[in-house]
Amino acid sequence: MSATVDKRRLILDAAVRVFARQGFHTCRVSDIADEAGVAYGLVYHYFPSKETILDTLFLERWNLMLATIEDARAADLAPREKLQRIASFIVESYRHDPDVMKVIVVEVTRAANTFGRTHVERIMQAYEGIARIVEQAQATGVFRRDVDALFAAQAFYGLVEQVLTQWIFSAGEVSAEEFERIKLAIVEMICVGLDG
Amino acid sequence: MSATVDKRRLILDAAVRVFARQGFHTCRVSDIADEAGVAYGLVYHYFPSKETILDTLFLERWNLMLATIEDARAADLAPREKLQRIASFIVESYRHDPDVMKVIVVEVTRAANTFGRTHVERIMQAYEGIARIVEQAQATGVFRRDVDALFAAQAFYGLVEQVLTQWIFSAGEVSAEEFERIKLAIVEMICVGLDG
Amino acid sequence: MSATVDKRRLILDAAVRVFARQGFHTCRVSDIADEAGVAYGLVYHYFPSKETILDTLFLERWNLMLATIEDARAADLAPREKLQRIASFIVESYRHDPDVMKVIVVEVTRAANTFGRTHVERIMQAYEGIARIVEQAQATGVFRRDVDALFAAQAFYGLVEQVLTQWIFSAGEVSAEEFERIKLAIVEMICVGLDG
Amino acid sequence: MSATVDKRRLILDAAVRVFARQGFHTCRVSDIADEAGVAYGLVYHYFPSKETILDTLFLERWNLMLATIEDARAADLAPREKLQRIASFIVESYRHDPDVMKVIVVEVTRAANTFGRTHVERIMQAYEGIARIVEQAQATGVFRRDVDALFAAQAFYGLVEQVLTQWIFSAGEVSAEEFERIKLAIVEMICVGLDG
DNA sequence: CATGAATGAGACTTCATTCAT
DNA sequence: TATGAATGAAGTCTCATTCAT
Repeated sequence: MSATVDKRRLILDAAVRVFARQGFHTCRVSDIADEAGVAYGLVYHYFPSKETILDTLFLERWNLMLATIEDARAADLAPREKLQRIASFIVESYRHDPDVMKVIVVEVTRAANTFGRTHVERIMQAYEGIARIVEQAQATGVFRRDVDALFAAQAFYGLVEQVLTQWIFSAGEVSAEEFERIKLAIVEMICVGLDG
Repeated sequence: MSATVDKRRLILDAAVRVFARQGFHTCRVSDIADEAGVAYGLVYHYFPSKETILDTLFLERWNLMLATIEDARAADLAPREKLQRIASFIVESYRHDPDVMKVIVVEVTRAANTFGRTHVERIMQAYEGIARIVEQAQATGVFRRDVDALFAAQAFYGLVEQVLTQWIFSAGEVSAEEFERIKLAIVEMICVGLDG
Repeated sequence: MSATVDKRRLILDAAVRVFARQGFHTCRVSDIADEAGVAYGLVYHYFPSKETILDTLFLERWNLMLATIEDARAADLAPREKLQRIASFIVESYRHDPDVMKVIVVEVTRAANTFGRTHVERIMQAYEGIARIVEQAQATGVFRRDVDALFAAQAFYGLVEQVLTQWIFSAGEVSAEEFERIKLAIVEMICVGLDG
Repeated sequence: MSATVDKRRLILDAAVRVFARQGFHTCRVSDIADEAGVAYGLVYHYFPSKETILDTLFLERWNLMLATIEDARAADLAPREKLQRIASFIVESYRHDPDVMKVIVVEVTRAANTFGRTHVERIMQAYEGIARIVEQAQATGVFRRDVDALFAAQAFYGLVEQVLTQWIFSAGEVSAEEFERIKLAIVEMICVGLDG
């Protein structure tokens, strides 16, 4: 709450760009410091290790994700609208800051080997939240009952992540229309499927 | 084709286990050699670099995947059966050697920056192959025409990969029934969706 | 001489404990500040460097030692009584504040290369002071004349330091009787030797 | 057992010189490598850490010391001759390779804080060995019985170490006569004392 | 006096790769 | 083929010290 910059934030934001550009394992801590325009040691003043930075980055955003999922679930909306909210949140997250989502998709999943089990659990929480939405929709007869809710949730999340992955790997910019179109297409696909 | 062991194969198989266990970046070449039971100089006799090993591993398997997709596409089958073949192939691949699939999913498919770059094209070929199946099904009116075929292909692949990811990070064994059930569920989900 | 605590003294005392516990090279300035309960910038307000703290600590105590030796030498006492005074002083120093003596013995007296260099002369002054006592005793025929006085002084000091070293590295507490007994034993040993 | 140099030995010998010259904490591993004329990494090929080098150096020599003490104890000699052997061994050790002894006296004792308790124990073994010699001499009435044997051993060892310390700190060379004279003086001092 | 953010040189250690045998 | 000693660049992290407030 001061006029001076929050150096911690500066470092975090720089780290996102660097991780996105070079990858977590391939970048050096000095790259982050350079990108942030701060001295090397300051990174270690705020974070005990390079991994903690990735950690922090992931948690910041994933907690928003979990909150969004919970909000959607609790909202007074049609199941499809609930899924739409989640898909929109993720797509907008990417739209607003592609680097953060790239880092989460590319580096965190990969790091789940080394990362504490904590992250796996937290990731599962997202699936479970979505699964609960599905369950509720099944209970009210809106969704088919012969599908495992957790499986459905993973199908949904997998689909969304694959879309992000596609964007991540394609060099080009994504147009505003594309963003809107895909948001709808995701939910349409998961709800209606390919059959005519 | 001799009585002695094929050391190259030995190294490759050891590498799979090590990459799966420790991750590509986190393991050392000597870990691979140790796992294979050979001197680590020998690794360099067969492979010019650590990365080439991952390279080789990926291509071996991915080419099978591409062949499977092409076979399915060209086969005289209902579109749904074609997708079923592909889903089954991937699930069986995981069932037969989870480590290979783990390495491909975790280290290659998502390695956007360093390694993945090299293989983006080849990975895209899979999506395109699947997309062609969708297109053909749309042409014959079996699948809805208002879905982008490539998007549909990615939805399908994303779903499958998410299932693998789930297995990869869940500690427990997967039962034979589970494998069979999921194979069918994947295709059911992508074709029929959640709506009742 | 104010109501507030003397921060300089606080830091010095904290440094003794930290040096004794972790060693001079192994501890950080912030460890000292933490132990003293002050911000570590304050350490630099009172001392220009980490080394100066050790410096100060050593000199404070060693000057007392030199004064004691000189007092003993000048006193109207039997040579043996003079040595007894010195041995008692050192033993009591340890008894009163083992950490200070530990730091002096471990970090200064034996630090031949880096730190010690600075104080070699002052350390030698102690030996010389003791040597003068021996010389005087030899002049009056109380001590044997066929022993080099400086060698005798070092024998005496080495013996005392070895006793401290023993206490330093033995975990247990030393009893009051032990302190008294050793004080006498030291002088007895140096004066009479092992022969029956 | 080959014509080529033993690099491990080379590194060990270089380390002695570097530790003696710059001190353990003050020198860099690269200094050791440079002194040995080998590549940086080779040091880590043979030793897991810088500390292990010091460790190895200490143990090599200290084990000789322990062997010497045990030999002396078991030998069919007058007690005084036994002590003479030990004093001679230490003095000759210094004479032959002052750096090793400097490192042991200066760095190991100091490191006893950080070093595993193992070294403290091993150091104690030397005192205990000497103490046993004293005990035996007391049993046969050659040495006075009113002195604690372990205390006597420490007095003896402290005296010897102090002599080394003196040499270590004094810049000048020590003459052959000096070495011989001191060897005898040490034992004379410990056996006969200062009283006439 | 007091704080602790900021700096950056430098330490240890790792490890992919080469190469002599 | 096979070995593992040898190389050295590069990375992470530490921490004494400075300085703005």
